[in-house]
Formats: sequence, C-alpha cells, structure tokens
Amino acid sequence: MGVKLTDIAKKLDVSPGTVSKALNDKSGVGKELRKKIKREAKKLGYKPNPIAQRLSTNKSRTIGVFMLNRDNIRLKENFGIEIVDGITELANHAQYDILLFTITNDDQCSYLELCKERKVEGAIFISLCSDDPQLEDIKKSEFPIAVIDLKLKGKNLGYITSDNYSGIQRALDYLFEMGHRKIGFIKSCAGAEVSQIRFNAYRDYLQTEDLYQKDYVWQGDFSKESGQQVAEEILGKTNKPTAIIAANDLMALEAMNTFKQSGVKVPQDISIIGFDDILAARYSDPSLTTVAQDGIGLGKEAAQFILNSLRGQETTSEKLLTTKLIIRDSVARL
Amino acid sequence: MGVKLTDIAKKLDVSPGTVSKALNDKSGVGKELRKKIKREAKKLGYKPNPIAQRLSTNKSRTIGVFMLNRDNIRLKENFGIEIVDGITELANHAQYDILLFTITNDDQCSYLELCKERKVEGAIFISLCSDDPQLEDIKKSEFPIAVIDLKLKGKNLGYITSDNYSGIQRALDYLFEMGHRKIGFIKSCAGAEVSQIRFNAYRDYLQTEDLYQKDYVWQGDFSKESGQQVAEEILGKTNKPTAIIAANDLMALEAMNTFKQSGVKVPQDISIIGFDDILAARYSDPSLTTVAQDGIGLGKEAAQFILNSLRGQETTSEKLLTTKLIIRDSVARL
DNA sequence: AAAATTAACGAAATCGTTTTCGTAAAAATC
DNA sequence: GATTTTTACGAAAACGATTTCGTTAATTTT
Repeated sequence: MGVKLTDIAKKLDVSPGTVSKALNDKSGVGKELRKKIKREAKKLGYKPNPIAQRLSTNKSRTIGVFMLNRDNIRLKENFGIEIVDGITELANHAQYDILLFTITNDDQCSYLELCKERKVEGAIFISLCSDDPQLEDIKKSEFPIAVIDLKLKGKNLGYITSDNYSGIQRALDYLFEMGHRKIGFIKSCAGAEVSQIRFNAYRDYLQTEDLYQKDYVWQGDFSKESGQQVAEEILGKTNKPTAIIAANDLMALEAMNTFKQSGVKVPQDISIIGFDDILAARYSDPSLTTVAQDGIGLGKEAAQFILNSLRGQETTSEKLLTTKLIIRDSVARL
Repeated sequence: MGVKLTDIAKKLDVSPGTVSKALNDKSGVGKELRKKIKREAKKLGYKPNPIAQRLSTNKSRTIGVFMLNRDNIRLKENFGIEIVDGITELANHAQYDILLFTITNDDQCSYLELCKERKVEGAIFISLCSDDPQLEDIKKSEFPIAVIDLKLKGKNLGYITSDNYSGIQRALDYLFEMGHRKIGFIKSCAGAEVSQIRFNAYRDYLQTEDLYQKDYVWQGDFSKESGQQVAEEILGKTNKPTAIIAANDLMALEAMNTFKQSGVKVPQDISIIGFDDILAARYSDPSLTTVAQDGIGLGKEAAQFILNSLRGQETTSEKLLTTKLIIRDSVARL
C-alpha cells in the first residue's frame, strides 16, 4: 500500500526507530540525519498510519459525542447539528476523530461502556437530562467529559452552556420596554436544566417586579406537539398574558401557529419570544423574536475542554457563552 | 486497562490465536473448547480492542463522509444533517465508524488524499458539484464511493439521489390542477446536478403543454441571498407568472419574504412551491408547499452501497428515492 | 589528557489482535 | 489395521508504528 516507516529506514539504511524519532522531533537523532530523513519522507510521500500510531501509543485520538435524542427530538429540529459542527471543526484540527452516537429513547446502552469499548479519550454529551440514570457513572468517569447544558460536579468534568439566565433577562427587558407586564412562560421538562434556568430567570425577574403569578406558567417538553397543546391551554384561559416566552423556538413557533389558527393575532393580540434562533424563526410570520445561542461556539468550547484536559491543562471548568436577543416581528408595542 | 485476548488465553491455558479463532467463529477450534472460551470471555467482560483489530486486519472500518459546503451553505440551512444521521445509523450498526469532513470553499485539500491518509474503506460525497476539479480522481478511485445527487460513471461508484424529475412533475401536476398555467422556475448553480434535473423536469413538462418560455426562468444558487435577489427580479417583471417553483426551500422562503415585503401577497398574487421540506417550510406564512426529500433515506442508501461494495456484493448502482409533495398553503387555486 | 557526561543510533520489545503454517491427534477411508 | 484425510491446537509472524534500553562515539569537564 502506502509507504511506511521501514521503507524510509531501508532506503537510508537506518533503523525504523530512528526514523520515527526524527519525524516526531524527538531527541536522539543527529541534526544532519534528521534533515535527511525528513527530506526522504517528504520525497516518498510518507504519511504515518494513524491506526498503527493509535495502537502503539495506546491513544485512540477519538472523542465520543453523545446526542441524547430524548423524546425523539431529531437533529433536524434543534440546533444540535451546529454543536456537532463546532466540535468536529476543532477536533479535526487537532487531529482527533469524533465518534458520533445518536441515542434515542429506544437505545438501551451504557454510555461509559460504549466509551470503553471504543476506547474514546474523552466524551461530549449534548442534551443530557438531569434525571438520566447514568449520571452517577458520568460523574465518576476517569476520562474527561464535557457536558453541554447540564452542570455536573466532579473531576474531569467540563460544563458548557449558554448564559441562559441573562438571555431571558434581556428578553424580559425588551418586553418591558415594549410595554408588557402580563408575561407568560412555557417551560420544558424538568430534566432539562436549561429550561429550569430559563424559567428561574423569568420567575426571579417578575418576582422582583412583583408581577409573578403561577398561572402564567405552562408546562411543555420542547416538542412541536407540546407547543400546540400548551397554546390551546393558553387560548382557553381568561385574562391571558400579553406576551409569552417559550423555552425554545419549536414550541414558540408551534404555539404561534396554533394561536393564528384560532384567530388570535400575533403579535397584536399576543406577543411571543422564543429561544435558540433556529432557521425557521427567520421565516415564520411574524418572524420570531428569539434569544440566539451560539451552537458552533458551544461545540468548540466543549471540544476545547476535552483537548485541554487531555493535555493536562485543566480538569474542571465552567463556561458560559453569551446569547443575543434577535429582535424580529413577534413582539408588539403596547 | 481492559481485559484482553491474552488474559483469556492465560486463564484457560490456550494460545491467543485459538482464543481469537474461537471468538470469531473461525474453524480450527473444538466445540467444547470454543464454548469454554466464549464463556470465559463473557465472564471476564472481554471486548476486543478495535484499534488492534484494524491494524491486524488492515481494515480501518471507517467510512469518510464529505460534506461539501460550497458557497458556505452551512449544515443548518439544508437537510444535510439528516443524510449524515442516516449514514451514521446504518454504519454504526455494521460496526463502522464515520469520519466527517466538512469542506468549505476555503479548504484546499485533496479528497482522495484525505481518504488515503485516514485509510477510509469507502467514502460518501454530499452535494458534490459537477464542476468540481477533483471529479476525475473520484471516478478513478479504487475504493467504493457513494455520491449523493451527482451521477458519475465508473467502477466502485454508487449514485443515490431523490427522484427529482418526478418530484417536479408532481408539483406541476398540482399547479395545473389548481389552475396555473404561467409558471416560473428558480434554478440553482449549474454545478448542482439536481437543480439541472429539476429544471429539466420543469422545462419538459411545460414544453409538452407548449407553455415554456425562457423569461420565466431565473438563476439562483440555493442561498438565501439569491432567493431574495431573484425575487426582486421577478417583482420588476411585467406579466409575472402566477406560480413559481424554486429549486430549494431556502430560496422559496426567502423569495416569499421578499414578495410579502413588497406587498405582493402569497399565494393570492403569486403561488410558490419549494423543494426539500426543511423545518422552516412548516412555519412560514403561508406554510410552504414543497417536494419533500427523504434525507435519512438518502444517507442510509449511500451507507448501504458502501457496505455492500465492501462485501463485494455490488460495485456500481443507481438508486432513486421517491419524493412526496407536501401540500400546504403557498399555492392558491386560480 | 584522563574521566565524566552527553548525544546518536540500533536492537528489540511493545501495543492487541489476526492469520498462516506446522505438527500431532482424531476421524474417515479402504 | 494401515493409509489417508480431516481437525485441533500452538508457535510465530504480521500489521506499522513508538519507546525503552544498551552501546559506542562525541563532547565536556577537571
């Protein structure tokens, strides 16, 4: 097949070990010989066999990425792909492979077991729930793990998330500025920590203003279906809020559709703000005002944590990425 | 680290080779001993080291996936992620890894070189352009390559695509049924074969009806920006078509937005049909009637071709996946 | 200039499998 | 029962790198 170390060694009548040292800039090779070896390697078009390297060094140079697609929210419907994109970009640059595991509700498998089997050096978890039965295993992991959107305490653990709290604050600042005081919130499942944080930001903010009331809070689960269902509940309510913040765009968009179908105009009758800034937010009518997350940034930070950890630079960290309020047309001035 | 082949061998006082044969169901091991070995392996929780296996067999068990993000159309904006999802699902089941290369305009790299370096056993190309300078290399490849949406002749080549032609035919059937006769088309770049096929379907159909006219055809490039630009050109035209088919949803949605902003009502003043059925199509107003592609299916078929090829089952094939017209609200009855 | 230190290189082990080949025992054939 | 064929297993090479260790040569120190 390709040219290998021993080919260079034979050609130059040196030992394979020396060639290896020369090409990897390790000590133990004379200046002259090193140059000669490098020149020959380039001339022959030598590329090291990554598999042999991995076996020899006992390093897989692989990072496992777990997309926990709970409740069958497919990649298409959230911005998980941007995260994967960010991870891949950074990892590839550092000569690491990523191994993508897309886990659905049906899959009954041990994450850590999979990691062991595939010898990954680190793992990244996307949309891990706080009630996941495997949480304890993850905390105890002896290889680095970056968790996006769920804060775990422990060695070798990195926590990366958007600044959800201030994101909601900015959204509320904006709603207040637009004259809204009766503001509702669509939460998501209890297991999603980001939803909890977003809700806390909402509650804290409104409580400070003495405007918080429990019956303005609805329970969804990030899905299309729940967006519709909650919207119907809201429609049935007398004394509706003038504005609604949803924990993600999908519920916001679906609620908006449901409102419109019932003759309730958005934003004239009710204003809506989402979270994520998925592509569809730009094309809805009205276009959706939303808090944008930097998906690629989240991915890059997660990958960076793993790489740093593997280099021994850090074993625990917490990173908040700023969000940005994208003002479109789904909020009316009162 | 983990338990290895030699551990089992020592424990049972047999040779590692025998253990290997026993576990891999190769001949050369007695029935009794084989059972004993398997039992012991299970008991010790033995998992083979995939890296050692790959080195030993000279098989990387890796499939390279090239996302050619020409013109910086990011994953987010098309349905490429579904394809990747489909590939991953099938490949993982067959114990294959996928290695994702996201190639942008800036990247100056040889695809085949990358494949060689990383020792992939097969490759899948997504959104490869017919004017890509590396096309000849791909045709000559001696390992299997599946190309989605571009037909290449050669050994070891698989061609997987949606039935774009009939997809457009169904869209036109529908438009005719709704009373439309003046129908325009937004093409995309010449390099995108699917765009060409979709256009051909449009042209052939209208020519049969003696309704084809060149000035009803506009040139886009799949991007948001081109959607807007083309829409403006259409707006400037007297004697507009009553309906427009766009080569993808993104241009359709952007065109729709542009029309609306200029006071041209969709679908009352002009009807629009897209292609792809991205998530945003569901949430636009009006929601977008479009020809849905089965992204996951495309991915699965591509992966299947590679796997079959590697098993020596086929070396060339062509697969058309059916599309489905999703009727929403962007077409009016005339 | 002799002794001690450092540097350069080769030989060989190692990583964890698979696979080929040789030998001895078991089974089948006549 | 002798010969051939088949089967069962171990030994060892292979896959393509890295790394440790030992030896000799070159350099530095005193």
